[in-house]
Amino acid sequence: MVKNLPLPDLTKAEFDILRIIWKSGKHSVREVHDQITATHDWVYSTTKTMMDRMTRKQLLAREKFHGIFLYRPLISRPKGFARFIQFFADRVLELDYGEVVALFSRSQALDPEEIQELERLLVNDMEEYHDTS
Amino acid sequence: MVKNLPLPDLTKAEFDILRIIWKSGKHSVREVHDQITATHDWVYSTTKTMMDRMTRKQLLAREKFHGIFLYRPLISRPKGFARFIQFFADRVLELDYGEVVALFSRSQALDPEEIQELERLLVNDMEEYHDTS
DNA sequence: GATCTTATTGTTACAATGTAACAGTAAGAT
DNA sequence: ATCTTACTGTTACATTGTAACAATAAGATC
Repeated sequence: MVKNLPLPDLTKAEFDILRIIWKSGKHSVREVHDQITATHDWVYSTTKTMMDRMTRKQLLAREKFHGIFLYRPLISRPKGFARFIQFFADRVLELDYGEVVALFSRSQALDPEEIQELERLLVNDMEEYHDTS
Repeated sequence: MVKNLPLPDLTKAEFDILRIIWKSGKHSVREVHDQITATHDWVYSTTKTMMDRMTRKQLLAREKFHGIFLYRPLISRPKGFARFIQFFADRVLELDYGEVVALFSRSQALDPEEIQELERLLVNDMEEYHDTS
């Protein structure tokens, strides 16, 4: 287990699927699959298996809708980002979290409210988790 | 396979081991292990297995030295960083590589020459790989 | 120098993740 | 009623993360 990473982390594949689903609420496996082929050479059943496992892990919830299943995210975008980037911030950039948040302010990835939420998750929560004495 | 990532990528565990070895040339498994416990709750044999596999994958080379094996990195730090961060730059930050390199200029993670090398790897090579028409 | 201890090396295993095949089922088209 | 096509469920296999355990080497001890 990796130390110093309070939030359980997301894998790249999980993050990529979530990125698609975050864009607009609910998606079928087919819809996710058609978009994920832009970044992954997966066959349909791969996307399916991933989304099944993510449902088991409570990253997604699914509900039947006119005969097919639609999936929605169970974690917010800022939380997903926080879970995904903490390793990167810690070990790659070796920047403090405040600077990482500042970086996101300059990128298009998150809107201002999401950045605030990211800041709350990363900067506040983590600083209290780490040794701050 | 993930598309648009020309360099084969490193896993977190591989990156963490390399980070330690990059700090000073050659290390025994024991030396890496004693340092990696700062970030991973691994037992010795876990570190050992990782380093074995990395040797098979040509990320490390080992040579016997006074009875024990010492390992040295087969990829440079900037190259390792490039391989590790490309996913992050593409999908998380959604910044162009130039801005990512700029970010590293502000962090302590790489020295100026390494940053130049990173720029060469990430910005030049990748831009020619991507659709630049 | 034979044995005991301790560190290093080699081998094997098992769970989670990445990747996919294939079989069953439902629903519209013929 | 059957054919096709899409969706769902189940199973499998490679790689990675994590570790146990056996074999061997090298000093320390008697």
